[in-house]
Amino acid sequence: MTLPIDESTTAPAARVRVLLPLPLAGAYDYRVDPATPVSPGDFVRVPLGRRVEIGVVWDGASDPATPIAAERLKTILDRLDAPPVSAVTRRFVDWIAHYTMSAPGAVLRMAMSVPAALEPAAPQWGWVLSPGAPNPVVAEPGAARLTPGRRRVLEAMAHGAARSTRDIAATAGVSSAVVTSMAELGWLVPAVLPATHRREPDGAHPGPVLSPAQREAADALAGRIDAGFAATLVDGVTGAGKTEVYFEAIAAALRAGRQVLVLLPEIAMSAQWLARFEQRFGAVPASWHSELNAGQRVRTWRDVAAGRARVVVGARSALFLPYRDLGLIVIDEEHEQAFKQEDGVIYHARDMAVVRAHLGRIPIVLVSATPSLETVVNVSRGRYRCVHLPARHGGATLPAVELVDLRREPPPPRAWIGPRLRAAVAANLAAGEQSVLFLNRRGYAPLTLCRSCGHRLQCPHCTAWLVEHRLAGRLQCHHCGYSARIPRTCPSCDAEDRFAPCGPGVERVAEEARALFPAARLEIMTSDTIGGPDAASAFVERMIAGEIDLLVGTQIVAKGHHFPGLTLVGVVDADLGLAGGDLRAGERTYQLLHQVAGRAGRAGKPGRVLLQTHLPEHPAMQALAAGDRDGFLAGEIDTRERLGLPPFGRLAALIVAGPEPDEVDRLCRHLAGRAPAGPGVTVLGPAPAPLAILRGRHRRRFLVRASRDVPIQDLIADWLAAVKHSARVRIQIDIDPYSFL
DNA sequence: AGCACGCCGACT
DNA sequence: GTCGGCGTGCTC
Repeated sequence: MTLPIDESTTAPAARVRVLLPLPLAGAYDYRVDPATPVSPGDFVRVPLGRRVEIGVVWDGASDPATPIAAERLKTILDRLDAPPVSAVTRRFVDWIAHYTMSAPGAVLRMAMSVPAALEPAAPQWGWVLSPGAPNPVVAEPGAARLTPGRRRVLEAMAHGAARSTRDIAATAGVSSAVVTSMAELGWLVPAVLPATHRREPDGAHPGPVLSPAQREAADALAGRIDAGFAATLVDGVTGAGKTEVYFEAIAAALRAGRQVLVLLPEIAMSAQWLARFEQRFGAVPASWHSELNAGQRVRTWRDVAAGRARVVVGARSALFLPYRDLGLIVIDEEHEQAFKQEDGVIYHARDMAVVRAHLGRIPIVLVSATPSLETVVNVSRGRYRCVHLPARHGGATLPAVELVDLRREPPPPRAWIGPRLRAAVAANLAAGEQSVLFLNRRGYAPLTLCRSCGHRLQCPHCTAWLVEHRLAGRLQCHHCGYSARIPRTCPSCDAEDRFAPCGPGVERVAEEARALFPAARLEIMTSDTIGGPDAASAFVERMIAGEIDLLVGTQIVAKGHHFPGLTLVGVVDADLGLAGGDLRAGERTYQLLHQVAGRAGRAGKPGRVLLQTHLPEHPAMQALAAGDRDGFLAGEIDTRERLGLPPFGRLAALIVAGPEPDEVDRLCRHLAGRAPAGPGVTVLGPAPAPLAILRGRHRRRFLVRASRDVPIQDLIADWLAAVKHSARVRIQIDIDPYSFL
């Protein structure tokens, strides 16, 4: 068959959509040069304005509502030789963008966080032995220039393969200067290093013997591999062996040749988890967190994309790595609030992981001793499965929780440790046992005021008090990072040295404890005293080695490690999380205190937990004392259902923020005037946001509550489209808000 | 996100 | 008279 000659010349040039990792409204159209054909998912370089950007060829046709004339189209420059973005990931990006009401490009940016990984890998150079180098076996020991160090290098290099400077120096026990000097002598010549691959976890590595209950649960999870989407909650108390159970699901996925993602809320505290993993699988997994350097990021990215990295453990951003063949997702401590991303694209990593699993038709396992209310409701609705693990014989015995009513048993003036807690710590120290004092508040005192004029030290950029950090000798704002030296004179009345701390922080409780128990070896553990994962594991090691008698800390002491010698936990102020009227305050308090309490006790030696509270009658406190988690959750679920709050209704927060309060209020009035109304829809606000000023921006908040059948995103989109505003005032949308700050 | 355009204050 | 502040708007 022949075509008329002009058919090919008049045919419209191929046009594709390219999504750029920028906060643009959507994908842009580009022309394709027939010489460089592209497919959806390909990374391409395209001109944008007068610069060049890397984007991804996206699916579908351009939006007919905003046609771009063919003359305006620019042409794709070239295709990058990097593994393309999978169809699942593309749909995932679109889904999140729609759900969170973010620009698709802003979501894509999270999936393109390592631009350097898209460039071809530069070969790594090392050294091989030159044929002209002296022979260390033949040469005289004192031969010219053949120092003992150089001799060891020559011996180490005898096998011939290229090795890096660092590797050679370490093997030969010399500094890198010795290696470079030998290169200058011509004894070593440059050579490309062979690609090295780290050892990967092995699904066939023998695992531990599981209890019958664990075996049954593990088999249930393993049976879901390669069997489509399924969400399963692994529910069991601390020490029930949940980790061993989901490790079996990981083993099954590895044996099926698939990749695994494990999300942890606090990757910085994961040293003990990594050690357990390595013991089970014979190698550590690839890990993904904010502390990685550029080289580690590039390498891990490429390993994940190539499918070489078999298991990735990471913080929420690991959800956006370019998995080649993801076959299982595990969310450990699924109830943790740390999974909620609060800036940029606002999303909940646990919920998005479920979406990712659904799109990829793979199983997801949610793990917790105190599952979130949302997850429990999903189980009761039959959307999620549940495997329950009973406490094990020989496992840690659950500690007895005592409520200390601070109204009846108050601590002495200007002190925070009440008589019963003081006696309990003293007795525990006398018995040679370890104790923890827990207070979820960093610093020395949450508020500092002037005794002369009553002035309170406040952050210049936020509606928040400055927190004194006495160890660091500074005042800090915990919301914006503002930090200043502690002034000697009051900024309001110039009185000298008249500042008084109000209320306790961990540093102040530690000071009190030092005075009460001078012989105890005391340490403070907060995110301030812990840098990265290494410092954290050093702390944990010292505690396990028994080098610490009394640990005073924030919630970081509760996260992800077990102290076998710890038998007493004192919660200095159990009510802290209950202030503020947050709808999840009770649930969160229960989860946190349960987790802290669970640190106490070990096999054969039950722990003791004292909760100092002004609200002993609060349902969360009662449930902690009675060990009645399910009763507490049932009450919370009932309340949410009656009020139509999540997960029985939808909730979204709009934060309107700008530098000028009048301008912000004006926009809020416009918004309020056009607020959506209708059956099942309520809009509350505008109200000053809980942090009415944050980083110098004045903030107002609307809350949108809608019944479950209302598409809340469409509702909000229509609302905002009807109200135009200058770029100085920004509207941030938080679907499913957690923190109301 | 960049990058340019554009309109008002302190300098060569 | 210009250099430069960052507010506003655009990029297929």
